[in-house]
Amino acid sequence: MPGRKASEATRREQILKGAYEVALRRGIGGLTVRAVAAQAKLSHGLVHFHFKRKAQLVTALLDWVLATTTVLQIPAGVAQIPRGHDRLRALLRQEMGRLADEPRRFRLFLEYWALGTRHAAIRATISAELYRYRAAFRTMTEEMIRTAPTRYAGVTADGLAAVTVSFINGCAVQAMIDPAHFDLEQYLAAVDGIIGWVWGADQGDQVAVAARLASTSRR
Amino acid sequence: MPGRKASEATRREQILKGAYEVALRRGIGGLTVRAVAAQAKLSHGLVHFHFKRKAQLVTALLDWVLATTTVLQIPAGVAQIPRGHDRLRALLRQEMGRLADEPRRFRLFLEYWALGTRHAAIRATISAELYRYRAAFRTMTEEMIRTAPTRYAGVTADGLAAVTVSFINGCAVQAMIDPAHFDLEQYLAAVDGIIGWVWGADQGDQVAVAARLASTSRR
DNA sequence: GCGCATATTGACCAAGCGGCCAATACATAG
DNA sequence: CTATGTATTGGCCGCTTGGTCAATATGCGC
Repeated sequence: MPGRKASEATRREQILKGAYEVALRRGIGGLTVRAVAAQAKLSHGLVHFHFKRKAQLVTALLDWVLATTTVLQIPAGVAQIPRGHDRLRALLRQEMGRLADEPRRFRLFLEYWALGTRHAAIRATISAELYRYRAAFRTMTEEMIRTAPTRYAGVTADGLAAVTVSFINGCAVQAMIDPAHFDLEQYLAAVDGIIGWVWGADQGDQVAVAARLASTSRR
Repeated sequence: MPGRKASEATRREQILKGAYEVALRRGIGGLTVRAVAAQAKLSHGLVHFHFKRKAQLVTALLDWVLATTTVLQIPAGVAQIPRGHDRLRALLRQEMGRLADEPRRFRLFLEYWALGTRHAAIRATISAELYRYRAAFRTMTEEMIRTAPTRYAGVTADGLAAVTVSFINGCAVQAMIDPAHFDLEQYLAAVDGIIGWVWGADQGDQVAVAARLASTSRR
């Protein structure tokens, strides 16, 4: 029964939601116009009416996923944490937990990431998103460098943010393959161990100097 | 001209090599039996003769890639580094550099990783490989925990190895999307900053205690 | 030189794909 | 109530895909 009309925006949303569910189930490679239409309960012709080409649907889906994903929320409780290191640690926990909780969503994002290697438009979108995500950490990393210049000698805020993001991504990648057996608390404990913020960020520099003195005097 | 025979192993190798090149170029999703046959310069029928189903070819390709990739070489120079922290750092540099140098190979691995979410056999292979890779770091992380038990209180060697691997993977993921602009030295400098091993692993515990005392006495 | 097992080819098939389009149902303006 | 424009449908086309198979070339034991 043709003719049941809906507003342009509504239909696009409906189709994109269907596409999202199909992509979660079968991956981007398994995304077909007909499967999306079936999921959204409408004809495949209509999908082509709203998205002229399949490639348009794929890129629109990426935009939709990014738009409906809270990039990096900094809760009020976290924002009030005084020291940069502690704030960063709280955010690390939040983001790792968030990504580990939605392994399928992260997988979809990774698939787009890999796709970006071959498709310039997707690469641009992904790069921009990565830049935004990094930038969200920059105020924190700037503060860290400012309060411990010796420790972070020669390190830029961007570089430190990049490392932070790589930490989160690397965690999500491992959580993705086996979400059930991923132990966030164990993981965070190990992170705490390997990262030197047990010492406290504001005393970082003094401690670093003291430690190096102690180390040399011992030899 | 049919009939030109070759040994089973040789043909399989030839086909897998072709499959590898196609997968690097088009990704696993773009891998077709016909494209592989064309790349290997033989008929598509023959590919089906040696690999009954396409799925067999895909899994065999993963095995082949893993078999021909040096998982984790520990060079003699690195093995002689006395302190666990320093040795780990040298390995981090090596592995990050290695993965950043072969972004396409790592992308293929990531694609398999994502595929593993839906295919049990591939997931098993990937998980086993991840386990092997983690295990290669374990002797080092064990030593780190042994020499600094306070710092790594409640942390297992496996957990620490997992974090190390996630560091490497997260780095490779970011290097993959834009290999040309990835600055390994900047990245490693930031890693040095965020990780506390500037203090030295063997004095880690004493420093940690001293720092915590200093931190509390200051308040 | 002669079978015999087998590696190899290319034609063929059914299924599924993206994309196009005429027919049609609907909402709205007049 | 009618005309008009548009959303919607389903059939269709051309193409590619994975997979099968008869035909055939090839190497090898005898």
